[in-house]
Amino acid sequence: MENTAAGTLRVLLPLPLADAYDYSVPEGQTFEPGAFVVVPLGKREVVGVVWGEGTGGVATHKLRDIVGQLPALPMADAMRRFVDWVAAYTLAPPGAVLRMAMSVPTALLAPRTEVVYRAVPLREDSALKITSARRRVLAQLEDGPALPLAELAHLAGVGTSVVKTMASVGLIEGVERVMRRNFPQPDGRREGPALSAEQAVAAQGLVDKVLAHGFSATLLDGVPGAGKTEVYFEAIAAALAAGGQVLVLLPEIALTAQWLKRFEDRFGAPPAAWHSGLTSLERRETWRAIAEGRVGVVVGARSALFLPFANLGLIVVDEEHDGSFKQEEGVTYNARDMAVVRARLVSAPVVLASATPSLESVVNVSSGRYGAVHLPARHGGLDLAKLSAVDLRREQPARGRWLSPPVVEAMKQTLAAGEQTLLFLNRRGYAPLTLCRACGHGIECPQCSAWLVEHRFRRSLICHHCGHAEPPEQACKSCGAVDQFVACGPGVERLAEEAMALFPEARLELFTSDSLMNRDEATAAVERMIAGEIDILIGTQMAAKGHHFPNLTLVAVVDADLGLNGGDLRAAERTFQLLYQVAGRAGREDRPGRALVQTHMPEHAVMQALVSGDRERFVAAELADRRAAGMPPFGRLAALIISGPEPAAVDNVCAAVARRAPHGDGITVLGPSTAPLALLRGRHRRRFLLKTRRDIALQPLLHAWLERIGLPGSVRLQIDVDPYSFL
DNA sequence: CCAAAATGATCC
DNA sequence: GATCATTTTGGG
Repeated sequence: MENTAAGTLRVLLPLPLADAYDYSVPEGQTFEPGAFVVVPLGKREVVGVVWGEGTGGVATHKLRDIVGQLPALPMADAMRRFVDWVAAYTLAPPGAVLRMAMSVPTALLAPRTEVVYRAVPLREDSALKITSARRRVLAQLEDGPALPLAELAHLAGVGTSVVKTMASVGLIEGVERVMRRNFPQPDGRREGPALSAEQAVAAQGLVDKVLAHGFSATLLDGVPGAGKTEVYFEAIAAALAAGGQVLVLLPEIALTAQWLKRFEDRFGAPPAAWHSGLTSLERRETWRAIAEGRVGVVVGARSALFLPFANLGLIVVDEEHDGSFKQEEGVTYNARDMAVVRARLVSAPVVLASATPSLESVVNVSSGRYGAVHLPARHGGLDLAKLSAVDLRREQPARGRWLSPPVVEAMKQTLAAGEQTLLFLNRRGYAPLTLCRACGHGIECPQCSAWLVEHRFRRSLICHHCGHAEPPEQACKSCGAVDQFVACGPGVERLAEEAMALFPEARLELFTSDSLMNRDEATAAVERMIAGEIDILIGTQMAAKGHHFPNLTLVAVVDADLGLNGGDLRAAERTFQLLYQVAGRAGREDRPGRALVQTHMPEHAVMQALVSGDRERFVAAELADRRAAGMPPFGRLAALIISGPEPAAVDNVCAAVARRAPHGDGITVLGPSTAPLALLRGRHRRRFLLKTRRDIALQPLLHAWLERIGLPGSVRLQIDVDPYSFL
């Protein structure tokens, strides 16, 4: 069988189909690779992308004609290869990946137009009357630009009908013009701020990579407050000056007004921001402007990785260790890793920045795959906040309280000095668990195996996994006892209650993703904090990222052990990263800061590393553990999650999957086991874990393993290559 | 018994 | 993902 067929093209559709489909090209027409085309699919029409020559593997009578092409720039060759690469790596259908690259369907349509009016050469013999109103219109247009109807009428001080009539009799003419939002251009040649000697060296290292005009991956590693942002701004300046576009990926919650302001101060114009808060019109304009090369810098969360850059010259991934770069639903990909792939495919440098690099990146540096640039000192020569552990076994808070005596004492001193405190607790709501005192029944989510979390502020019980909410009730569902509920454990709301009781005169504020619903309110809270209008800030990890509070001198971590339970692969690494970052919030300017970390296990390696400030030793110990266990980054992992509403059907599939499990040297399959979140959104879940030696690729094993597994309709099998969550 | 609802196959 | 044909279910 021939593998191409004259007059046919493969078209990839943004649907979860196994492969691209062949379509025939109508006589006399041509479509270039990457063209956005309309094709029939069943009884509807769908927009797809020309992916290559037809395969010829489809019976002629099934072939249908391409209907037409959309007026959008074709998808770049590198972008198509990127889509294929991501699909192959994650084992997602290519069309599902394409969907992420076509996230703004309206951007592919003809851009919006408007009619503008301009002057025409005046005919001397014209018999038309020039009234004073008409004269004002002509005067307005004489040496001004063409204007839309309403604006012209307003400026000339006439009604819109005057303008319309003038156009209809030929005194002026209306022409159609494409409406384009103008994106101000950040200026790469603008003078930057004075850098410290260390910053200048680091910046030059990155600028050299940009000027080399080829692929490279570089880790920018520096303690919090060392000025990493200023350093990678120099790389951005160099890329802009060379005429390239720049993509900056940030964790969603780190994309703050403060970051945007720093950017604008440096480059004289804001970047184009890509986040969930954009309107559909903003999306459409931004998407198109990026494709046309009219946007210099885009900053966004992981989905920005699939934007259609015309001329990408640099990618920066800030806070590269952050778990939120891993997408867990739909196509499970890690935007940090895929950013490196995308950079390679367009031959551009990528910079991964972090104060607490992921072990993956650390190993990639030591193996020589990535370069590294270090920023040793805190900008201005300050040390990190003085960090100490509070042993909760000795320094017990009062019953039903969560702040230990040393923390309360430190807060007292901080308040007295007129300085600010951050109480950090990574738990939203009032209490993580509500029990009935009479029978011991805990209030559970009806759809998930998880406790409902009480949110007093919103007067409801909420499941943090599926969003299920129900009003608090007086009677226990299990035993009927009335008013016997008791809150167990602290959440930020409960902590606020305690702090308020301890310091009734202090100005206190909660900073979490639910009490502060939107970006503007969060920005306002940050401004109040900077202005010194808040004494005690109580927050979840939202408060830990992307903010600089000059008068913050005390950070108390209320429950440092929280992330260490559950014993998943990255528990220690994640806890270290989070607490290190949180502690780094204290004492940023000319004031010394201190961080108190409440823990039941001060002897734990994570706490020891935090207290001694010896990141290197912690990383070395953690790497040794991973190496011994053959775990990432020294081995490869893929998780299979099998789920369905019927446990029996799920178990049947698990049995079939287990029967066909791959085996061999360097290959381990664990499972099936009930997932820690055994029930999620009403679906019963089982997990397998495939672990291989680093030199064995997972994807072919997974393909061979799963291709013949039949799934009853209600059962789903999700593949998670390089899993981050083990729930 | 019929009809709505669930399931499964197919789309080029 | 959407659609259509086929099977299942359930109410009277």
